Amino acid sequence: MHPASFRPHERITDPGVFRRAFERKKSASDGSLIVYGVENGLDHPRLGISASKRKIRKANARNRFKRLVREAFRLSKAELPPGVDLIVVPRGPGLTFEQASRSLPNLARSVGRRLGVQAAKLSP
RNA sequence: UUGGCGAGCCGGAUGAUCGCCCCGUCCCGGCUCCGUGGCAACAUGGGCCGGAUGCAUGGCGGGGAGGAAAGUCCGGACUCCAUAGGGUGCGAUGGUGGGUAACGCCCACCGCCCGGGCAACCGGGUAGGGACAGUGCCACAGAAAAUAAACCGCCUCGACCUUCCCUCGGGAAGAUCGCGGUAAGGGUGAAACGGUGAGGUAAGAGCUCACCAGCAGGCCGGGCGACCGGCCUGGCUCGGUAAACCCCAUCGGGAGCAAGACCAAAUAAGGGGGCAUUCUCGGCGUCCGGGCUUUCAUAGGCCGGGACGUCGGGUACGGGUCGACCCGGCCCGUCACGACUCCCGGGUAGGUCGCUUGAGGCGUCGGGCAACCGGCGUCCCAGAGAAAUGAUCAUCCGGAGGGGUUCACCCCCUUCCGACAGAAUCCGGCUUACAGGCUCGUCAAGCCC
RNA sequence: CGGGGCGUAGCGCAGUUUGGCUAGCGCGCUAGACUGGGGGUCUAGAGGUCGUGGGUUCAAAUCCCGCCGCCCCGA
Repeated sequence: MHPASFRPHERITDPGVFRRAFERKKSASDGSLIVYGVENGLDHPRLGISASKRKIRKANARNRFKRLVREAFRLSKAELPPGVDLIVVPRGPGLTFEQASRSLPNLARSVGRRLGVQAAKLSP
């Protein structure tokens, strides 16, 4: 198994999980992303993306946002806190891959600290 | 060669490293069998038995966005519901012929308008049926805005006054008023009831005539047709607006893949309100009382009557349905925990199918001015879920700028840019967005022969 | 997938039905007067591509078509 993959079990599709994450009210953000977090009781992080039509109007731009966030997630998985569900919300359109890959791990670790989860140990 | 316009087409390429979605395959058949998720349907992995055995968060193989996938503006396919027809209404369309499954789309042609040209003609545009079926509207200005009328003006006649002339009877000119005639002239306006010339007249007028413009009717010729060309006749003449109401012709049943089918689960007879019930016929049963007959009397028999129950029919009424209304048809109900209906409340978005082979793509030949059609060959090409086709790098390609030498091209280096935009049942169109490039036609300018 | 509505001055609206009259009303804004000053009142004034592009008409905010933006409803 390649570490930098993105399998279905790492994806959040259940609306209930989204609702729990928003109600937990633990988030971190910067100029391009907002990340909500909630404990999931698993040994790996999971990713959910909520890109609303209000934030990003064009359908293809929404697709692009989600692709870039997924790409950043799988490439930086080793740096992310385990056992946390991450919900990513856009600030607006026009995200670049560079921004996403820089912001996501930082924000995820920040959310992890707020939840009291130990940061991921560097790969054994 | 460059630029403009029109039509058609393409809409980055190759490779490397990570990564995503779907399908097939890694055995086949059977089984109240088992694990995982789920209440279950189901999904996924395994077990056992019989016929030749590694790893399944995997291996191998195949496929994976668009010309607009978009807006959802038309037309169909498909599915369910309805179907008995007629009238009215509603909506859409509107030159002719063709194409098509169909269209409000496309093609060709006709008429009209605009531009160019002496003209023939060329280019562009065009929601283009009917204004003698009817109704309405046409502000301001103007006398008048639509069967015409008559403000100023012009003219005849009459009354009265003034001046002049005079052979004293009158005559001429002018002013005012009145009965009439007239539409030549007048300014306005988007638009003014034909134009020019001659005759004619008190003044005028298509009042008459000639030519021109227009309209109507008839005939001839051409065209499938819209229509075009010509001749004759007529009264002389009739505004615009139907993207105002309207009339005519043609078309249209309703919903939409959350259609719909099967399975699983859940909710079930929840609460409140609305609403109307006629008359009659026949059969059967029970009861009541009457008449006749028999008898001493009852019982019995016959006759017709009433009440109730039940079954069936007619009629009326009420409700539903047939798209909106009417006629008409069909269904249900007739004294009731019923039919129908309204409001509130409650439960459901789980699985499998529908689901992608189609008015299909490509090539080629033939028909047609074209849209398009036909024959033959060949190919199978996303189908999942709030939803997959991406990221990074390199090289190339195209465009723009700067530099290396420069009059310039070529060559080299470097920087930036490569749009609009994401399938959700599927097709045909329309509309809108779009960096750049290619091909053809046409026009203009420059250069060469 | 299907249906409905709105867009007019900085803000909130009328006018659109039946085309022409002047595109109007309130709040706000500017200037002046009253007051010692503020507030308030009065007077005067400015401010409009009528969402946008076409078309019909002599004439369009109004009629017709295309497009843009916003809001709402049903399955």
